[in-house]
Formats: sequence, structure tokens, C-alpha cells
Amino acid sequence: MSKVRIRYAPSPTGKMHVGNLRSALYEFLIAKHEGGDFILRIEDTDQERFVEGATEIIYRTLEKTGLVHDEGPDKDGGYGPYIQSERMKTGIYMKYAKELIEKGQAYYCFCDKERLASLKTQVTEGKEITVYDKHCLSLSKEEIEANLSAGKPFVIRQNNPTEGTTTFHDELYGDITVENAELDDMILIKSDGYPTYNFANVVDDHTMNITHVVRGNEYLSSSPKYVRLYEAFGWEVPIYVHLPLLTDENHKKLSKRSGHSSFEDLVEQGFVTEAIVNYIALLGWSPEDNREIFTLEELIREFDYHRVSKSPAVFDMEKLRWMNGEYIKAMDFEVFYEMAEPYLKQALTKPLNLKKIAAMVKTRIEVFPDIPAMVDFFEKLPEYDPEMYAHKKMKTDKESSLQVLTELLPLLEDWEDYSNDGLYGLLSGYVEKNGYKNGYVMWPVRTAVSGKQMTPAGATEIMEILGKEESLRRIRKGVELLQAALAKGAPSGEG
RNA sequence: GGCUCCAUGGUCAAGCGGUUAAGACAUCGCCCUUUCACGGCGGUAACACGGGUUCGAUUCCCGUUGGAGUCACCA
Repeated sequence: MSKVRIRYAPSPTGKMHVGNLRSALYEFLIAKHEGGDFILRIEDTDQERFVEGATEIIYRTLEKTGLVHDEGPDKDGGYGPYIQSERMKTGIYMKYAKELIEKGQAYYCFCDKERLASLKTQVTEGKEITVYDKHCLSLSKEEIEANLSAGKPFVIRQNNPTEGTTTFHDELYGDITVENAELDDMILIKSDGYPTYNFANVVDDHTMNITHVVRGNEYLSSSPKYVRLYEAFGWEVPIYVHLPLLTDENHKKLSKRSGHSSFEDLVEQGFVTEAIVNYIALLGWSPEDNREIFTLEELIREFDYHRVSKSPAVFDMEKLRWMNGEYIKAMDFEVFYEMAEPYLKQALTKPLNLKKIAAMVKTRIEVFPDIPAMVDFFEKLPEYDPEMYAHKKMKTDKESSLQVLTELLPLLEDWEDYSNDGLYGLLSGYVEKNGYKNGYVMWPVRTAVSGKQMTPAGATEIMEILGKEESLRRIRKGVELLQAALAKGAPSGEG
């Protein structure tokens, strides 16, 4: 059997949304699992939708995610060109279209927009479809010649039979049969001379020796038409693998048009590339065991496309966040620090020990942008409600907190060792001497030095970062706050 | 609307005739704890419905219902 060759054939129309990326991933994985080649082909036959720079985004994304191609516009493997607009210049599409005309499998069509519009039928509220009526199929050879030499614009259409059925086989979905009468005479060559996706795809896949056509299942219902093209040419039909769709939480297909997030957006939102790849690999495929965390290498080894599911999968941001958190926790600290630093600096400008703070935050975030809101209290004590001092489980209230802080203040003023260990020793000594519970003391201290309900570290760790002066300042502030609150006669906490 | 595909908890999913129907995310509770988090333990929660086939259906077949995709000189 010949070597497996699978292509990823994106259109350069903007950023790569996750559905596109998932297709590329699966195509890459199947090819590599089978020891085959992964080929990049740029499908830019729609001049109107072409977006400047989009091709670069494709290269960049494939490189970042590790989906390195064996052949492509930048890596000729003997099947070039790999960009359809360049292939067109070789005249390949027109040549094959004419071959089909010779065989009676395609025909010139000179119908203008107006006539086509008259064919439109409304099927349901807001939805119109046009089924071509084969009007130009009956044109005589003389009429065609006359039109052509008069320079009349034309397209070339596929000539599908109106009786019988066509069947094609998909590796996942099995045999799919449709009535030929359902097959529209789709356009192969547009009036601007460019081929349509439908045609270029078949010609290129054949001439580039593609063995497995792997693509989204939005193509499932039009595949019989492609199969007819292969058969019309007398070419071998490739192995088809249609992938289940990725949808949003409303179960609608992910698409650029609907503004669904692209790979680049996710990276901007603080997701790690490896986590994104890992997560989308699991959307529509599962391994034999229960494992969920995979490197690309491991995916290549495990990825058996027969285990790809047939039903669509919802892209769940929550689970991606979880997985991203797992990747962050497992990350080497230096790597993590490099990525976290900009977010730390976003909230912190004072000379603080950023590495220590980074270490605190590493196991507690899911995405990097979680960082600023978690550490901003180091920079500046936020305004806070004295009610925060009351905590049921710690058995603290405003009175007890005031007492603890007041008693602690002189001890802390005399204390010089503001290391975490030193401070913890001091505080636990105080706890022990008075027969308190840890939390009874730690809670009010932590509240005073952070002014937050939630912090990424305990009281003494925070004080170590803050230093003596700032810690004392914040505790005095806490005392003031509590005195003021109690003087107002506000009811104390539940206790 | 025609055609095509799909159908296990809120989500991702295992299961491929006989199971107490896995696991993960989310959610809830408990434990641990210098709060939260992390970690540990546990709970709630699913085979869409109706017919067959079979000794026996989540699993096979048919229908119903539901959902999705597609019906362009876009890919």
C-alpha cells in the first residue's frame, strides 16, 4: 500500500477558529499515526474573501501547535504548487474541466444572474434555494462556439444524471446513498476563471496523490457530487473520513462568521498552546483508557481514527480552563514565571518579590489573566468592609479581631524577623500562650494585611512579602477600622 | 421545506446483547488547611419515545420525536 498522504487545506480568510484547528490536528494525527505525510495546501480560489496576512496566521498557528507539515508552499515535495491560485496559472483546472466536457460530464453555461435569480424558490421563511434547470446543457455546439467567440461570460457546470443513485463510503459514517436527482449541477469553473472549491479540491487531491480526505462533516451531504467527479475522470476515489462538528453551547457549528473564538483569541485569553491542543483532541475522540492529559507525541501514538465519534461536540470553555490549570501546575517554574511576569507587572509596580508571588499563584490560577485580580492587594490595600473580620468557622468577630490585633501590634513592632517562618513562629507562640485556635488569630491578621476575602497565601506569607513597615501600617489600619465600626454600634458578627 | 447525518447525566465521554451503566469538567457536601485554592473523600445527575428481533436489549432493525449539517460563481 502506498504511503498515507493527508492534506490540511484551509482558506486564508482570517484567524483560525478552533474547529479549523481541530481538523488540522486530526489530519495531522491520522497521517502521523499511520507514518504518512501531512500536507498543507492553501485554498485561495475566492478572491473576494481573501484576507491579507491570513496565510501567515496559518503558518504561525501550525508552527506554534507543533503540527509541522511535510509538504506545503514553503516545502515543495514534488507536488507543487501548493497554493491554488498558483496552480490555476498552470491551467490545470481548465484542462481537466475541458476533459469533462469532452466526456459529456460537464458543460458550458451562459446563464446570467437574472435568469438564475428567476430559478430561485423560497422553501421556508427567509430561505431560498436555486436548483439549476440544465438549461444550457441543450445548447448546440454552434451556439456554444458563437457565445465563446463573442466573449460571453461563462461557467462550467458538472452534468449530473437525473436518475439512479450515487453511493460513497465514509470510514466513520459508512455507506451514504443519495438520489442523483438531488444532485445539483454544481459550478466547476467560475466566470472569473477560478475553479470552485468543489472542483479544485477533487483535482488537487487526485493530482497530489492524497490518500485520505479528512474534513468536517459539513461536507458529508455534498460528497456524492465529488465522488461523481472522481468517477467521471476514472480516478480512484480517496478514503473519506468526515469529522464530527464542533459546536458552541447552543449546539451551533463553530464558525468565524459567528465570532467564535479563534486559536489566537484563546492564546490572548491566557490559554497555553499545549492545553488547547490537548483539549480539542478530546473533542470527538477518546483513547482506550481514561487518560486525558496527552502531549502531541503521545496523541500521535494513541490516535486511532476509528475511535472518532460521530456526533457533534460542544466546545466547553470551563473544561478548557480546568485543563489549562493542569498544564500551568505541571509547568516548569521558570517557564511559568516568564509567562506570568507581564500579568504580575500589570498589577504590581512596587519593588516586591515577584518570584515568590508567582509561586503562590501558580497552583491557583486557570488562566494567566486571573493573576492581576489575585495579587493586586500587595500593591495597595483595598477598601474593605470590617464585617470581613467575622468568620463563623474561625469563631472570630469584630471584637475578638480588634483584641487580637491590638495585642499583636506591640509584639510585631518589636519583632525583626519578618520571614514567613519567623512570623509564623511568633504568631503561633501567641496562639499557644493564650490557648486560641490558629484561625482565631490568623484570620484577622490575614484580613488586615490583605483586605481581601480570598488571597493566594496565608497571613505570614503575605507579611513576608509586604515587609515590616507595610505590614504594621495595614494592621494599624485594621485596628482603626474595627474601632470605628464598633463605635458606631454596629451589631457584631454572628460569632 | 428537500436531502444527509446524529441521539448515554448540564458538558466531554466509556460501553460494541447479560455491567451495581465507567471516568473527566461543572455542581453540591465533608475532611484537610494560616482564609480561598490545592489535595483527599463522598453525593446529585443519563441510556429521548414506541414497536419489533432475542431467553435477554443502552447495545441490532423499523418508526416517532428531537437536534445538527447542507441545499451559493463560499470554502
